Amino acid sequence: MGRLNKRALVRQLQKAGIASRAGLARSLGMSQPTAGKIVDELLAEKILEEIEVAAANGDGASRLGRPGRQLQLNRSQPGFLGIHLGIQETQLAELPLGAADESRWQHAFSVSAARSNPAAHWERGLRAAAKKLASVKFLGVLLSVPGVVDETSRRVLFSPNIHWSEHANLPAILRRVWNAPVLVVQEERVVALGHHFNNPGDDDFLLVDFGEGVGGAIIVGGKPFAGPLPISGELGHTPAPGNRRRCGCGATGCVETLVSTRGLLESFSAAHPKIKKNWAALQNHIADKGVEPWLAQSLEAAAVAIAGALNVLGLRRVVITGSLMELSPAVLAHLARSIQNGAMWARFGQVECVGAPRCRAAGLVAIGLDRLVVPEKKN
Amino acid sequence: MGRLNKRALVRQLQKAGIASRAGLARSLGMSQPTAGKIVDELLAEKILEEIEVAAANGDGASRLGRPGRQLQLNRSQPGFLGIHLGIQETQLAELPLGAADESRWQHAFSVSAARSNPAAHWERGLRAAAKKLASVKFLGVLLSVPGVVDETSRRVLFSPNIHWSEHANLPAILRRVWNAPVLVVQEERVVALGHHFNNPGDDDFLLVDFGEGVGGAIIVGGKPFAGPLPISGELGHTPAPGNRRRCGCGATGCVETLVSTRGLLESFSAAHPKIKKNWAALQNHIADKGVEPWLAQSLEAAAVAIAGALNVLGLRRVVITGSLMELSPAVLAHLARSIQNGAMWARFGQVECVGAPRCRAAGLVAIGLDRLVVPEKKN
DNA sequence: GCCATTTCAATAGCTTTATTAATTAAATGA
DNA sequence: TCATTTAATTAATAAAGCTATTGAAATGGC
Repeated sequence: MGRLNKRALVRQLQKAGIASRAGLARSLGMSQPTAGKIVDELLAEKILEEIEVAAANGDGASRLGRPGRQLQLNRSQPGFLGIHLGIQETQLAELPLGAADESRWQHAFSVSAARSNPAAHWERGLRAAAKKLASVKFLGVLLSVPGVVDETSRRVLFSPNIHWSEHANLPAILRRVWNAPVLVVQEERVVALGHHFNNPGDDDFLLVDFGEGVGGAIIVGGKPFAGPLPISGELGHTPAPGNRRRCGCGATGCVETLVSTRGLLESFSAAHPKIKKNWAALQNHIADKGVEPWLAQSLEAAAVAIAGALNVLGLRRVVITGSLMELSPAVLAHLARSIQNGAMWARFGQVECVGAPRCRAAGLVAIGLDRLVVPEKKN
Repeated sequence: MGRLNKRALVRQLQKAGIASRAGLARSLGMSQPTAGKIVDELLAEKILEEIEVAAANGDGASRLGRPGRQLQLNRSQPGFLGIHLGIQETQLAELPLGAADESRWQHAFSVSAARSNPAAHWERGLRAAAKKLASVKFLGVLLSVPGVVDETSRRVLFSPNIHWSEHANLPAILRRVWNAPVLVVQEERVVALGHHFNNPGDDDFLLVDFGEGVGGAIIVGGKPFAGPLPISGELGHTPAPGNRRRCGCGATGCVETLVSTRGLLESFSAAHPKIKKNWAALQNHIADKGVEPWLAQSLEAAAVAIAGALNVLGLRRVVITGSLMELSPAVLAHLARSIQNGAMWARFGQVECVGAPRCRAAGLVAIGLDRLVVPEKKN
């Protein structure tokens, strides 16, 4: 079958969750026989499965005509092994093709950076976790990492908080443990695709994730945007005029040094030297006092970078995830206003800025489906 | 024939200039019969023409084997009528499909903004110019306009220097005069495609055009990038922190107010109140004194916006066109350094910033070919 | 000048992909 | 029970592109 149609069908089924052959054909604008043949093929490959639909299928009343045989992405197969290499800990999740809820994350373990050989330590942790998993064989191992990633060569180019990952051969380690195809993906891209999965219809947005660093990812037309370089969506390392802080990346003045958790704590402590310098204190203080000047300034620096990105990309929607969502809603509101101030589209129409949770499981499944199950090119 | 292959073949021929059926098949990775059939079809449509090659075809020595029958985009047909709606004047150019040199611009006339009905005045100017043209019938009329353009609805949303174009129905006017399909395209996008045409190989870059305003256009993978909104590449209207100048767009602090010709003159005059406030004086002064602080500051504001765009888009190449190229080379060099300072890729590899002339003829032809001659969808 | 070699172009036949039209299947409701 | 409606499958057909073959037009050695 034509790769394009096969890809489209899987995407559509992923978006719809459950659908019949006829429904797929309708929504994709292809003929029923074509959809039927592709479905047969996918069933044979165990990518899809037919399900007994327990009647009353949401749409309300029982409809006329022969009921369609409902299909979904296979939930019984092992599927993918999702791994998130976090700064604090590494998490694993067994992800069937059809179910991508966040509750599947488990088996966390931590890698201390102080170790003499953190890569070997990580491998031991993975092996221990592997024993606790229900499955042994996977369609692919999908690794989400923070930092700058070359997804083609599957190498970490730069990761200020997990430096050892830059020199370790992560794909080789994973292959040794599970012997399955490995994909290495930038964390923000995973989160963006996860958001897209959970909000179908949101086909164009800039996702900005706040945490130890500040990163972005772009979804245009439902697909992740990428230029020719392995970097993209890098909002955090653009200089903010007037900012003299040193950044982990080696440069001076990066926006990230102002609005990362560490950067915010820094500013908070400078403004209030007598209050304890920790995240909880900062949260309480903001909940209490609202957006004070020290915070407003940092938010506005971020807003300039974000608005600039919107203007350049031609987008009107920003999705905020990460630590900023742990603060008072007034913070997000302030950021949203500042973005609208700099975003050119705000003068013609509406510019939206919403918060959202990080959805890594769904994002990894989306990537695995796209790149391993129905790849653009053979193999 | 398959639209995709047909499009690819026309693109390739446009890039190569002259090629044989066999050569096209080779460079596009398709079989000779397929290429041959598509060529036959395009010849029948008068889009291509066969030419007598006067031997000695560049490659040096006479090669072995039967010589290929060389093809090129039709140069004898009327082709497109390119129109550039400039701030000072409107220019026209008859553009055969195959020849896109800048020397074809002619028949300039100006529209004074003071007129009571500038649109009607423009139409009269066009009618007068039409009489002087060699052709009457065109495959399409391609209009390049500065400002924010919705290319789908062919409306000018915002044009600070040619306000009347926002309310006039430009496509209707052009249709009345020539009765041919009309495309309305943003000026910077035209220039970017023109640069791409004249520098094949440059498949990924951000073009920044300096003039009365500052605009950008993005080429990724050889194709213009566009998000869902009619704006894109808008570098000029991102706020520069600390800048209090009012912008024509209604906002305050836009980068454009610093680095447009008017903005530069403003800063120049503020720094040197005794020198005449005109472009020639500014040119001479800079040629003489180099990049003084007033200029450096403005350039750095632009550089932050440009570097931010590079980081977000994942690009490593900037092409500068427009009034900045009329200044001492030291200005471009300074800008390039500032961009490299803020561009994240500069820490991994090379970030390039080069100057180039504006090539509108080639850009318009590229757009016309892409959207009218071999469109993605029928009609 | 003749012929092997090389390259280009055209033709024939086949495969793949997807379409339309027709048929069979499975439900509802009067 | 049967008309109606929707789903799925089957059969026939069309389109696009491929491989293999054949013919055409040049070069260069002899």
